[in-house]
Amino acid sequence: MAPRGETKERILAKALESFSTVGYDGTSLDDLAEALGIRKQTILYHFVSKRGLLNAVLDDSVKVLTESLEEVLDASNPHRDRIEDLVRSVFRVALEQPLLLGLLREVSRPGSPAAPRLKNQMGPLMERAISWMEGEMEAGRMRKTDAQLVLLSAYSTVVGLATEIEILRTAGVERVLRPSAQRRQELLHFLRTSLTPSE
Amino acid sequence: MAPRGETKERILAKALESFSTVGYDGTSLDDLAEALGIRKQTILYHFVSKRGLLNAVLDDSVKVLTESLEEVLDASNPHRDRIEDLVRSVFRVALEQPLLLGLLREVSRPGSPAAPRLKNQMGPLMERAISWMEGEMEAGRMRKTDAQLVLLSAYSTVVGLATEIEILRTAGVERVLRPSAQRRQELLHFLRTSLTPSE
DNA sequence: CGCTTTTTCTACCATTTGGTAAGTCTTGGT
DNA sequence: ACCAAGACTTACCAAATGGTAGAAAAAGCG
Repeated sequence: MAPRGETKERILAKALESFSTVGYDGTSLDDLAEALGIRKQTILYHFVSKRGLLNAVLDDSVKVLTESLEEVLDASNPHRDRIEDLVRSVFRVALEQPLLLGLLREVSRPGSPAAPRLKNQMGPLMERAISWMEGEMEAGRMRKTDAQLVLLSAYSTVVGLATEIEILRTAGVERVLRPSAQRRQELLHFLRTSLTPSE
Repeated sequence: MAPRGETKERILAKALESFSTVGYDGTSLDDLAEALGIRKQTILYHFVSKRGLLNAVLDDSVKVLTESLEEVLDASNPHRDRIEDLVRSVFRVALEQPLLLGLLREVSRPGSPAAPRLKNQMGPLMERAISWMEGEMEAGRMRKTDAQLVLLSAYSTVVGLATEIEILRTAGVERVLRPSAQRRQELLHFLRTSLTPSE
């Protein structure tokens, strides 16, 4: 019927939507299929099991996030404000694909079946970010603190803000764009004041 | 058998634990009952339905949190650092009962069945905090920004940090106590720098 | 003790769930 | 035209799920 891997993509998209809102356990394959105008077995054909579907969705999301971040970390122009770039990049993802961070939030919960997989996936990226920060600290361009701590803190803040955006959006609450800009400013301010060495 | 409402308390405790780790949908009444050495119908006797159980657990948790916070907001000694008191208080709750904030995180997800209830429960507290902040802004003791925004931001940061603590703890990761102190400092720093008017 | 009320249990049930088996239909290559 | 591989479906199933009905203890009380 569908010549290309079109249905597979559609399933992934809807699954992301469902997982990040009603959660993994709250998502039934039947409902998912019905929402797609498809039979449940089609889903199980493309992804072996429900768990397999979750893994696929997760891999996809992590890939998008990683690419978006690596682009910034890679950037060879050494003089730009890397922190601002990072924040801007993450917020762009959060605004364009809030569901993605919603999935992270869902999956990073203690007791989540996919938590270890997420850890493996994000591991390299985290390590790289940490070693970069440590390098900056050594060079005196960043205040010396526990890099991992700062990273985790920033991460949770961003995800928290992003999911809040989504919550507000689903709740039909008014403006979303302007506040998010403000939040970016706040987060930036936060990171700068807690990272810049000159006190 | 149990003369007082002892079993009811036990059910509530285990339910909180289960809801905040494996989630609402991930919790089955049978498993819950088995973990308590009890039959499922006993649970349904005390709380009419699974949803009723969730509501009860939620009400309990919100009550604890509210009391802990109101104590600070009420504090009549006007010269203490209120922000530090707040942060300290919240972190105490997060450390002593991390499951409680885990529940908040679970329940405040978009699409959660208990989200509206949570909103109603927390509403008054939020409004009070906001009006307090606005008062401080008027008096020039706090930089003028969107109070609601700051509150939501701080809230998500705290819950994020708290759930991270729990994640680390379940992952068996080393030290927890010392880092949490550092985090409290960081959060404090964050709030101060983004709230104090003197720039 | 006897009676009532509260608490807990056994026995079922309808529905939903993820998953298996095996078929049908479509498409592309030769 | 034929056939093999891919894509999607119908038919089913065993287990788990939240919930109902009613019996059986247990506790409180005169």
